[in-house]
Amino acid sequence: MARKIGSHSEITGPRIREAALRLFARHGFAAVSMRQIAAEVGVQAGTLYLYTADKQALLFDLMQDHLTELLTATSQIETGGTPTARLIAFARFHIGYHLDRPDAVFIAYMELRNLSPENFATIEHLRRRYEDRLQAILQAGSDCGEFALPDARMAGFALIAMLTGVTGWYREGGRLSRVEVQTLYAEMALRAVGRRAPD
Amino acid sequence: MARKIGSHSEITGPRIREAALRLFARHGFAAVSMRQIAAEVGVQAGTLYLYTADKQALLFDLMQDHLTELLTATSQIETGGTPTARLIAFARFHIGYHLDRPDAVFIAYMELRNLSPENFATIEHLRRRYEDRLQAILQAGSDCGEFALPDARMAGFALIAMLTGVTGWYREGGRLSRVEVQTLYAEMALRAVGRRAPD
DNA sequence: GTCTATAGTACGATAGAC
DNA sequence: GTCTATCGTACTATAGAC
Repeated sequence: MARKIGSHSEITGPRIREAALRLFARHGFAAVSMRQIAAEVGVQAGTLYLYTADKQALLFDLMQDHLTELLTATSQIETGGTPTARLIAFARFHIGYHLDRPDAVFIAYMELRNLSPENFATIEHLRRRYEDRLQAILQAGSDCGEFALPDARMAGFALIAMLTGVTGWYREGGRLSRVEVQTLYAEMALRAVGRRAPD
Repeated sequence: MARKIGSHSEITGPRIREAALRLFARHGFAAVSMRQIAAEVGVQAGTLYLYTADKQALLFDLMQDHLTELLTATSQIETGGTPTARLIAFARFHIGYHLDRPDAVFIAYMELRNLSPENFATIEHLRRRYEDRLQAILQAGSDCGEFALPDARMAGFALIAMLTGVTGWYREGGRLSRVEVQTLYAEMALRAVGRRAPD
């Protein structure tokens, strides 16, 4: 990966972010040095500071972009339908989206404590907006009697944790296909909220 | 917290471990320095090495002790009964035990990547033994038709993630009591595996 | 058993050459 | 736009005084 002197700003920026995402996910933000990131990209450490104000900003940007894109993508599946249909769609979307971006998901859930207070507040707000979309589905289902929920808010936390947990064990090419996992988890989610999956 | 020269080996050791547990959970293993731990205890950094070979051993011992105690405690609730009763007991135990030890739980799930390969293998084996106890309950329930499970192994992963997620949002003195949370989660777990909670 | 002091290394970030 | 070089600081771990 020897590199020559020259102008590569259009590709170096994204490459820095990709390397940081991978390294932060693998070893943790605090355990990764700017020198490691630079080595992965093939530039010197000082060069990184042309593309980020400091290490903290690099982490924040990765998390903010991930959550912003997540919210944008979620908007597309948020259209009407019964609470049951919406919950199925949410579960399938959540699993598919998260399995496609294991590193970004891992960082967004694990590196919150390495954010500055201001950055933490921003990220938490974005995450809250995402979780609220599931809460809204559960509340609607509870209100119309389609779901049997003693506590919609708690059920939301439980479902998010259950669905996100897929990223901890699923391996591409394993015993279960992605579609099978999506189907089985959606079914468990429906059962957990007191609604049998329509089949 | 000023301290004088003298002999305190019997209390310094545990205090170091308590401080390390709290700091690792709060800021992450890689982000905490030996100096910080020493300052929290009220000794100098060099003193820590009378009680631990190095920083890595400190982390490993905390995780190993937590999981060993978890397995010991689990053995007590593993006695017979129907799969339904056993799953309820497991869910209630898991939540109660984890809510009592938020720092140890957090570290055991978050700092795996900061373990050396050998230490990682040991810890993973212990965790696997714990998860197998839930898998055994689910498999038994599936075999005798008490649970409707397309895939007992996947359901085990889903339930563990759901139950452990409680530590992420539950606050003592909040809207829901610990017993209420235990009851509601056990109910969701039973529903998720295709068995209605007996009531 | 704890301290002070320090060796040896690595870090984040910056300055200035090319 | 990237490099080399470096400043100032912090780290893990150890040695030896008390």
